Amino acid sequence: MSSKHSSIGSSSAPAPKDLRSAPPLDDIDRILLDRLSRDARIPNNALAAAAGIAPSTCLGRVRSLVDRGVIRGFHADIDPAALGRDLEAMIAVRVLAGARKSLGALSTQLVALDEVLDVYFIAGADDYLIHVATQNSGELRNFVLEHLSAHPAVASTETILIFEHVRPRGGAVA
Amino acid sequence: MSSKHSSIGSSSAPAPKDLRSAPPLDDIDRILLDRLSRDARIPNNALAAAAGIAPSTCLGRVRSLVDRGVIRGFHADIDPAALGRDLEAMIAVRVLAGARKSLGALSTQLVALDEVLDVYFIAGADDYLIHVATQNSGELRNFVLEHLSAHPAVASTETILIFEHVRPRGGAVA
DNA sequence: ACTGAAATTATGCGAGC
DNA sequence: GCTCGCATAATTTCAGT
Repeated sequence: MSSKHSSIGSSSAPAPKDLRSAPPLDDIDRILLDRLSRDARIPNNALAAAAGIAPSTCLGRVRSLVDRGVIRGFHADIDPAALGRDLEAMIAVRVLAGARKSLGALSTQLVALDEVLDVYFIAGADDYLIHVATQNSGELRNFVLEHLSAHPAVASTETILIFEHVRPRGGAVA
Repeated sequence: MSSKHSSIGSSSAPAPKDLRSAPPLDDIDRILLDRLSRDARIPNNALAAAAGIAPSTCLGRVRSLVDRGVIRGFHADIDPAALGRDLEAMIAVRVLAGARKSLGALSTQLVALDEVLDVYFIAGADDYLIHVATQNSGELRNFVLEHLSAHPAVASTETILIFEHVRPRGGAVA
């Protein structure tokens, strides 16, 4: 994944920005990333102090990291349960061998749906893992039927309930 | 997941805060959550304007959402590839039937590791799905051997490579 | 990369609806 | 009980050094 993929997910991506011309990350960058992955709203002052640099320098570094695509964005982590989406599931999707070309279109549709939290394009017997959060089992069933089973490219689906889901650092890497 | 689980993931969780005493979310709250899930660093002014309320009111609302646990945190979304973690994988883990009690301990260990992006505790033949990002296949192999296969509670693992991963709104829900 | 000043933004309080 | 507007404090930003 060094040379970034480009097929899926064109919804809100601000343009991958090409990591090719990126200077390697130094220790200070790593501190900034670590702090920001834990708390994206830390004041620039405090962030600079934590990294041992001046606030203005810190600001420039963070801007650079965003411009280079190292930081892909800042997001609030919202509890799906608070929105009534109590039921999370992972749906393994198998695509028809002859329909692999319309595969990008399917994932583009999926990522636009509110229920969809993650789309994993994987190796193995299945082609996709779709991580979804729905209000109840009825909505989950509808999701599978309407958006997956009904799709001409989908050969089969297997729905696996998620009892619990932990995302250590909001999905970011330290 | 209305009454929240509590077994896994005690790393950086700031205390679940109990969603029970939560007033239902109104339309304004939903606008705030939608905006913040897309851009956690939007200035309070702009956020207030988007929601059609005064800045101070907006501030109070956001604080309330955080206090109630609706917003679990604010995180920078960092590209694993930029940190040299080019290789993502999903590892399906089966736990020994007799070792289900030490199951929480395993996941607690896992979420503390830098390579681990998500831990899904699932229904079905497998017990866990572990989403990891590593630098290369050697590191991935080491991860599986050292942290999973070597664990006394682990019965079997199956490693599935991820070709591409899309997280529409940083994992948050609109 | 740091220091300083100027502009922008965040916060808390009292009043009003 | 929730909202607003203003005064104050903090932060971001951009110059020069």
